[in-house]
Amino acid sequence: MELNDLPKLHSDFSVDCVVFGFDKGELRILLIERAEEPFKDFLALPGNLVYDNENIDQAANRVLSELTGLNDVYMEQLYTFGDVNRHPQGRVITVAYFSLIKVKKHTLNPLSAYAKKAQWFSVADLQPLAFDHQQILEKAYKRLQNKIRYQPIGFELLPEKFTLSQLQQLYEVILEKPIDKRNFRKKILSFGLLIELDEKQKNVSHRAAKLYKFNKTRYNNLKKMGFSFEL
Amino acid sequence: MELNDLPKLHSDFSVDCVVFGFDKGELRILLIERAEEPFKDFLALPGNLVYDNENIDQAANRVLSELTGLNDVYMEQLYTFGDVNRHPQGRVITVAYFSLIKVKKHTLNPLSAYAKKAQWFSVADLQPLAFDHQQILEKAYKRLQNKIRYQPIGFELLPEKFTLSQLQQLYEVILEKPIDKRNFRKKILSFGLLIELDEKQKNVSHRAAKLYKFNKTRYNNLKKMGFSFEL
DNA sequence: GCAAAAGTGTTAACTTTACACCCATGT
DNA sequence: ACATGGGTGTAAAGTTAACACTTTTGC
Repeated sequence: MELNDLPKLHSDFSVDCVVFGFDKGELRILLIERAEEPFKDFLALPGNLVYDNENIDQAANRVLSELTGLNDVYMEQLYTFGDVNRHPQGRVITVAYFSLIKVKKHTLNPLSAYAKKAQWFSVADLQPLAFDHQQILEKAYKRLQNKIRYQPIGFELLPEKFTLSQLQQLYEVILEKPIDKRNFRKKILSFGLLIELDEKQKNVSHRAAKLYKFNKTRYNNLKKMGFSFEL
Repeated sequence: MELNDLPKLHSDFSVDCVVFGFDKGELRILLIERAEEPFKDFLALPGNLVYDNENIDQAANRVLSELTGLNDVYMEQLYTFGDVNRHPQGRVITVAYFSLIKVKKHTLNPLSAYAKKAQWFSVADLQPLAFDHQQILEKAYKRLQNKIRYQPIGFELLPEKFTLSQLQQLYEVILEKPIDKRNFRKKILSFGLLIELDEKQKNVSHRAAKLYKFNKTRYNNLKKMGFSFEL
């Protein structure tokens, strides 16, 4: 791996972000509509080239921040896609990132010229995406399905305060299967990771549910001591 | 093949392979000793630049094949490392791959000029590695520890025919904890994924153990039907 | 015959699953 | 008063964990 022979090059690397959100009982993903060729008018994952002087993780955070105005977000590297022909105009290797955000907490900002405004789309029925972004999304979705079973990341998708039913519905939608209400509550409360608030839902036309929040500090402590979350 | 013989590059990305093996009761990793600066004489992961006209997965397979002469090997993408300063001579983003092989099945071949012969080293006590390869190895090791619990990949590290004790020892070494013999056997046999052979160990100075082999076909079938391996 | 590892079963503790009714609130 | 979702416990089935002695083989 000697560099001496390498042409000096700015990047043919990009990052693409798969940003999941959860709203109105549906899993959503943040997409832009491309304003330029190739794939003009197609939906695409928000992504951008990596600067010469920035780490990939930084690039992912920057791109996401440029999109959503937000920084304090669950984010991790997902997978790198580098098939020779994945980009019609030349070779671009892209490092995909995976991120979970609270939809309500963010306002979506206008983007640079290459894209129209970012918007939320339901993952369930989606038109074809640009490039190999369909494939990237599938990988991300599988990661989400896997990860949510053994890490408490579901909370990243819910508002700060949520009801147990909202949490259950989130799991049902992501795992694509129904869950028994009593068993779910028993299990999730048994971890001792939820703080029961002195507060209830408002303006609902049925018995108002208690609100909870996730005790992240406690989770971090337990994790250090070898505790493992598993649904 | 020397690096100077490589086709012209327009990209500074490489693949690095973390190749695990298991031998004499120890988890091992395949490393080369670098013959050139930077990090001359350091141990390093086998890696190489990705050709312009090959997919990353292909590159990883090629590099591994150039090293070991072997192709039919468990291999998956691990993680991409791209910190600005990870390579002292410029920016190189590297896609790390993770591979498990049967040590005995392969003869290690001489390499290109930039490296001396590849050799197996015990993962347990290792001198410092070149570049950020220590970090890559750690990530790979964690992946292995995780993955072995819910996918039957341990068999990739054992000879075709193995005893239950060898299998158990493999798990104990990788998971770094003792396992109860009777419970282990009960569990592992309960999957119905092992074929009991009409054959026993030879030349051991104690009762010879039965040999088994992994029933990969059956695993693939079961997997399609939603079966999940979990130790 | 002894050293070394192979092979084998039972029980108690715990976890998971299945399942149905009353409660609180808004209209 | 009714429609909507909130909230709650128990028992049976299944899984995991703890545990010790006999067998086979080579020397």
